[in-house]
Amino acid sequence: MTDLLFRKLLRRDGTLGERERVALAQAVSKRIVAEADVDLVREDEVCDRSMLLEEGWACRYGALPDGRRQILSIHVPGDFVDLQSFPLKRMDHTVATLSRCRIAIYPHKNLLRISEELPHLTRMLWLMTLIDAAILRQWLLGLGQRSALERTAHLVCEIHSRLDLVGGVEGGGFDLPLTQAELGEALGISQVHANRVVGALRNRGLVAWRDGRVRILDLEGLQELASFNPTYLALESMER
Amino acid sequence: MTDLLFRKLLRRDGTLGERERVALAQAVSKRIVAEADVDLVREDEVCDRSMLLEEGWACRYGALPDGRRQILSIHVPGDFVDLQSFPLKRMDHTVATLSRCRIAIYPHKNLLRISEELPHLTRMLWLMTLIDAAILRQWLLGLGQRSALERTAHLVCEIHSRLDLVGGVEGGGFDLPLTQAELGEALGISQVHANRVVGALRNRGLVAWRDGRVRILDLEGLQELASFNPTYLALESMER
DNA sequence: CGCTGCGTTGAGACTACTCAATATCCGTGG
DNA sequence: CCACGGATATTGAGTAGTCTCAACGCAGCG
Repeated sequence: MTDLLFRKLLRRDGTLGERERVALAQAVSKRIVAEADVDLVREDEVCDRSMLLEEGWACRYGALPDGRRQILSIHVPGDFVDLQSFPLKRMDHTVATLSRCRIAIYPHKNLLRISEELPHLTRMLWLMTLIDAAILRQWLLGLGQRSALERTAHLVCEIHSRLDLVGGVEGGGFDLPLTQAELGEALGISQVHANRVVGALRNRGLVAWRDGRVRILDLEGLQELASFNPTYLALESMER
Repeated sequence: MTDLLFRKLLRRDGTLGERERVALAQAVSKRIVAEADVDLVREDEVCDRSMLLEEGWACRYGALPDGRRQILSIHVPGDFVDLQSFPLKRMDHTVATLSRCRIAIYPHKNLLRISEELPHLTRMLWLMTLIDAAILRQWLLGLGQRSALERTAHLVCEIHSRLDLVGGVEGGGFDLPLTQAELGEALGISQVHANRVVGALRNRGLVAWRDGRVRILDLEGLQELASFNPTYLALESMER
């Protein structure tokens, strides 16, 4: 489990070697467990460490002064939740847990050493932040151009793909610990509308979604509805 | 003018030296001029070079199979429009010019050399892509939570700030070569609604906006309406 | 001089919102 | 054991924001 990140990187680029594996493993200063619904880092804070999600669910969100919130991304095990704070330092958004999480801490001084000594690994870390950005762009495209129903279908498709990579899909379904209020915050719609949209996906026979568990009944139908094209997840260089 | 990028980086980090300046200058293989409304790189293409915008306006956009388009970012001189293609290679979106542009080409093999030899400069390039991502998050927050009017005001504030950095603001105003149809594609609203929203900003006495030129009449009012907080642009380490 | 592209305006329709009520489930304390 | 409160999901009704369709004005240009 502790090599989750290395295995994820290796899947994209088989030329990473023992040296990189060890450097990553040694860059972890400690591991922590956080309860559900806890802010891990807040907007405007200046960071000296980054966090890798090893178990559980997390998200990032931004907020307006009047309290409106937007979930900006959802994270599954193997994701760096705030790697951007290594070069960028000051947070422009908040990172929070959605469930109980196990998290590995990478102090920036250790990442700095990697960036000085292992350019190839550094580019792979850079790449991780770029995949994040590609996902952001896809969400942006959805919020701007897809209907609420299409967006919801797209989110299900995306989470399904990303989770499948780390073995989080079982029996055509997966846990998704989001309340409908949070789902609304991710999709840019109200809680009430989120409820109706989930109901619509159910009525169309596309998903069964109950008690925080999503079961996909018709993946093709869902992808068709969502115009889902997984290219942006940059899964392509996966050999297996 | 050719040191636009170096000067921009220097503003964030004064420790860059002559070695970095020269490396950046030598990494340019050539400069090109592109006409307005030309696609510079298209979605799904695999790239072996990145482009720095030196003069003019460009944007990135994503599209759905049925033709709906979403402008994902707007670029001003000094911006790398597709630096992410260095580590990521395959484009997940299209880059297009909005006006006639002068562009410097950085072949990836030259960027690779920089990433092998100049870790500090590499982190600064990484940083550039992270600021892009922070801007994306702010757009996402806007599309999800801000009204069309607030989003429009926010876009004006953002472009104003970014342009001001490179000396593109004169007399409290700036050129913004977007048609209202394109503005709608950036804001996730229809062309007709874009027109009405611009009219509303005018009626409130916030901006004068005519013939592709925006004059800001009430910057504070605009920022207040937009809940604009420029932190995300990461301008902070600018000394002057 | 008649395109064509862009901006503007009106009217009616639709999506998603707010407010409000009700239903479930669950944990806690009496 | 049951009553209660809190969190979540569901449903209804009326409203606000935005959309589509359509028409028109204006300017630049071949």
